[in-house]
Amino acid sequence: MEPPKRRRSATRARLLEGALEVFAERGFHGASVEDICDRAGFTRGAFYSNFGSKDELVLALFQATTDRLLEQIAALLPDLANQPGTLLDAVLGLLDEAAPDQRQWHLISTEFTLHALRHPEAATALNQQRAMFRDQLTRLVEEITQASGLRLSVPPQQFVRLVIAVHEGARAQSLLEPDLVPAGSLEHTFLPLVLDAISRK
Amino acid sequence: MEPPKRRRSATRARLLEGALEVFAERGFHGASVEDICDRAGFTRGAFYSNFGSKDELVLALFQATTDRLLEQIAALLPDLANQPGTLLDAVLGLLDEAAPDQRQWHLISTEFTLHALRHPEAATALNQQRAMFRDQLTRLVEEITQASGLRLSVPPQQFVRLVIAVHEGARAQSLLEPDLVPAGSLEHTFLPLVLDAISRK
DNA sequence: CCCGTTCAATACGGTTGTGTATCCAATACA
DNA sequence: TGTATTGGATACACAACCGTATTGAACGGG
Repeated sequence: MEPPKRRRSATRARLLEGALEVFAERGFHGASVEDICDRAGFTRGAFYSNFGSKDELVLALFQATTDRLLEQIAALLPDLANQPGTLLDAVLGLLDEAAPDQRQWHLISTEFTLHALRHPEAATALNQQRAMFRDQLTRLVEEITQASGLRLSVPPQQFVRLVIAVHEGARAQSLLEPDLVPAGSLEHTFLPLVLDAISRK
Repeated sequence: MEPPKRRRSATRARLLEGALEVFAERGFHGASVEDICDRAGFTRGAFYSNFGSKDELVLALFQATTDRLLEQIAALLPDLANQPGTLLDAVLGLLDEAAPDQRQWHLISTEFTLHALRHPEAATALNQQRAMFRDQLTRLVEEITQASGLRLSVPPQQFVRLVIAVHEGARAQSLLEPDLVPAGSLEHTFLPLVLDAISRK
């Protein structure tokens, strides 16, 4: 056993992990507090000892996953910036490897997005997170373009927004029709054209 | 009053309309049968006289909105194919004008997509609808390219998939940050580049 | 005008989910 | 080792929602 100093954080973590899975499976409203507790191996007593309500858990889960994601990115950035390959390989690689489970991530991510579209307070939080995410990508783009002596005729922020839009739109199609649209196919066939059109030596 | 032959279809219609609104506001699971009935001005008795369950209503609503959308498109196609402007204006115009309320459409459309990602039966239905939708767009692309003597170096189906991906991804960003990303901005700045790159005279 | 049918309203029972209050075990500390 | 505290389990009260059974009113046909 780990030094059993305070088990509180451990149960919180397990509850959050359980919530992540259950939310992915049944959606935010479709998952009951009991479902989450069952998945985590606790009873509702443990839940209400750690969170005030399901909404509060959702907020905490959003923060936790957000932090995790940004950490992952920070860890991956140096590798991708320096080592091999083209700019698009780096950017798309970052998008792919930032989240381990594409399907689960897409499910809860869109769930959060829908939630944000309905609750302005959640929207500001989500927008902040997405802004930081875009900033990371923008940094990557800027570093690689400078290193390889490229000039973009379009602000990198705009380009990053496009990449994200394509990535998210394409991911939806890939998840709906896995064999008709292999993951990454749309990105890899069309984004090079865009990049080519907006980059000058 | 209209010939009061059978009021059944009228209440069904009002229930469906109410469901559309309430689903957009609170999501599929978040909306109770009573919510829908309240919105439509009925009681649950009317509901269960017309539908067997909420799931059944969802299916019916999906079919109704789907049919409506395809009708709209069929009506708009001739205009866009012949009259003015460029290919992208036609395609993007179709995407924009097919749905009257972009926000509501995006909300319930995403809701359906999530539902489909979790329920394979729903996925096949959704994929069929999306295939028909893409076919319409593909027809439009083919007609305009032929009429203007263009040749695409990429199958039009692929191009249509890209346009849809960009459109959906961009729409999410526009709805989250309306003033940072005006509707249609990403599409109109980047898609011309793609089209230019894949079209030959 | 009367009778049968249709369809929505009302009334009811049962289930599910939430939140709180209480209990009990394990750990920390003296 | 005894005691206090922490944290999760159990028990309970209550509200929301669902689905059905029954009622009653409007309409349609004769």
